[in-house]
Amino acid sequence: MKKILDCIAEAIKPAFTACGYEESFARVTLSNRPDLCEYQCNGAMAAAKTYKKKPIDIANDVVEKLEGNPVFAQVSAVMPGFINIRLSEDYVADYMNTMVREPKFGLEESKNKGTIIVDYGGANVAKPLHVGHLRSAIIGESIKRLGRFLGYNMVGDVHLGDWGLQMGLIIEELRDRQPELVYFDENYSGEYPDQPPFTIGELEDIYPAASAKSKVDEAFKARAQEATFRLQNGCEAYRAIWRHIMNVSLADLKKNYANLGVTFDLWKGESDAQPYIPGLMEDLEKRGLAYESQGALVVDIARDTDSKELPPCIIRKSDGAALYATSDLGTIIERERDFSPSRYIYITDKRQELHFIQVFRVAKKAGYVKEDTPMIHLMFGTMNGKDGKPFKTREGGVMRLENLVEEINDAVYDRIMENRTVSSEEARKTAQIIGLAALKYGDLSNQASKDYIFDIDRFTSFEGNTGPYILYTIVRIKSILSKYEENKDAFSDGAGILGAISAEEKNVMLQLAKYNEVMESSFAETAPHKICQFIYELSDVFNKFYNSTSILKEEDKARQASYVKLITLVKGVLETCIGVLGFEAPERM
RNA sequence: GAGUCUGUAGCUCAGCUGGAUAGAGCAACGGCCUUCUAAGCCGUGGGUCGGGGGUUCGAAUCCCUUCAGGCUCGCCA
Repeated sequence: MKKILDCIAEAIKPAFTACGYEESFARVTLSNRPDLCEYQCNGAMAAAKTYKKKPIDIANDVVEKLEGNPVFAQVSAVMPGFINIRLSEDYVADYMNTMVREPKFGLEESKNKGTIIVDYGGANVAKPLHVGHLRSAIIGESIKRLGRFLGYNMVGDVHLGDWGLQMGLIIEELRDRQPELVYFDENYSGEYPDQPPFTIGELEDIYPAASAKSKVDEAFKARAQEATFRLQNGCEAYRAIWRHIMNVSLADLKKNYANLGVTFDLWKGESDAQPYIPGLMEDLEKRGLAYESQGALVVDIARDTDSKELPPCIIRKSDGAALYATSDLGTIIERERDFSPSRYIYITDKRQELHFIQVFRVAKKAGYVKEDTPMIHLMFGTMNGKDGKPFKTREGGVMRLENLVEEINDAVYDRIMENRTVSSEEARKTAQIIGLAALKYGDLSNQASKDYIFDIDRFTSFEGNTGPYILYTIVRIKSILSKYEENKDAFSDGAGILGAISAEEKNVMLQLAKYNEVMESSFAETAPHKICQFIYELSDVFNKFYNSTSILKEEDKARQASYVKLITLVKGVLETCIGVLGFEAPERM
């Protein structure tokens, strides 16, 4: 269905043209003075220049033509030339009833449903997830869900870091710990074992130990680099270890992501790009796009329009090895082959901005990706602690994701137990649901590209603009609805949503009417925080309505049925939105 | 040094494709639960939108300049 702003614009266009003004001036926006009106049109002021007339005269002309129009309750011209608009109660109620009837509450699916690759997560194999991975996972998941809801074929790829030096480090640390393993026997020629020589717990211990060792032990570091090189060049024994690392680590990663409600369609990694790399280098070199510079193979990406000369993209190091950009380009070639996406969205830390500028430009310059295919780098800022510095544990170490989640869940659990008398088992379950909402909403409600302060105390306090506030609103509605259902025999069904009879009720409707616009622009701008803002405002107007109007005590049964339909719509929209954001509401809290 | 992002209430953040009196939440203070979940609602106080210029009918928003901070700047990912 049409957006409410467009509907209003349609309604006033004839008035503009009837007076001889371009209909493009009939643009309507939300009012920024809710005390004066609901919507406004500033077209008269814009048109003043074109027609060399006073804005207020134009506004008066238009307003005159709109008198008696059933869409409006009030239209007035105000100095210097604002056209202030209030919608009629019936018109708004009609809009609500249409929302109720239409699938997805009237959200129109995108017409060109292409495939969109969302590259997020970015976990490294064999390294535990830490808070640094949180933002990519949470933001990416919401973008993927939102796009899918809008009708795109969204393909989420975790794009694992599974091919770098950390593999060599693990192999060498494993050799030091268990030199007797067959993988390290140069003369061994049989099959390698199916069972991994380590558990996930051991693996998580091996990597940090190896990493620390490599910083103080030059010989060890050299061995790790050698092992990495041999792995990448097909050493069977090391490939066998690599597969074990992958299997053990992947199972753990999947579990951890699942706990966050994050799922991927593809579990590809840098290793999957390797087969494309030799051909990629050859192609770029043969076509003269890449050339040797200081021993490395590079592609120029600078453009005249740049405000600063950008360094070329390095495709091959002087020692012959491929690197990050190469592997991302290889991945692009594979994605083009498998999906020919209509759009790419990468979600990473903003420190990688230059890297993606380089990769995108090479991909376009070489024609691997069509010139008009959008390649978006949605970059996010650093998650800082209360001191404004990158988030750490109280002890100053890196906070593991699962510990963070646990900490939040515990805080929520305490909160539930102090307030309500539910079984501790139910409280545990509910705490998980609420905790996840607190965590995700806390992140998503901020503009992604900015750094943000991650304050556990604030997130677990659950007042004001927080995930739990949204959930609480939904739970309140559920509670009313279930009580209404219990006594349904006594109530009439009514016709539909009636025109509002209070300001609180109308405000709920007007807020609901923004829904399709918000969803669309949120995706177009890859800005989930707009959805957060929308549902916060919706919850806010609902709670005001809730406080002003007793629904179950309403004696006019048609009116009551209308209320019930309205709050059912509120619940539906809220649940849809939080579903897109990646969390859900409990039955009680 | 160059590029880039950020600077809005004590704190955390919206608003930025120009519109009327700059909004929330937290914190502070004062009200509202025998009545649909008080994780809520109502009210009070709190801001020269970092500073300075400019563009115009009109600027937190656009341009210039300046200050402060973050990040990046060819062989890490």
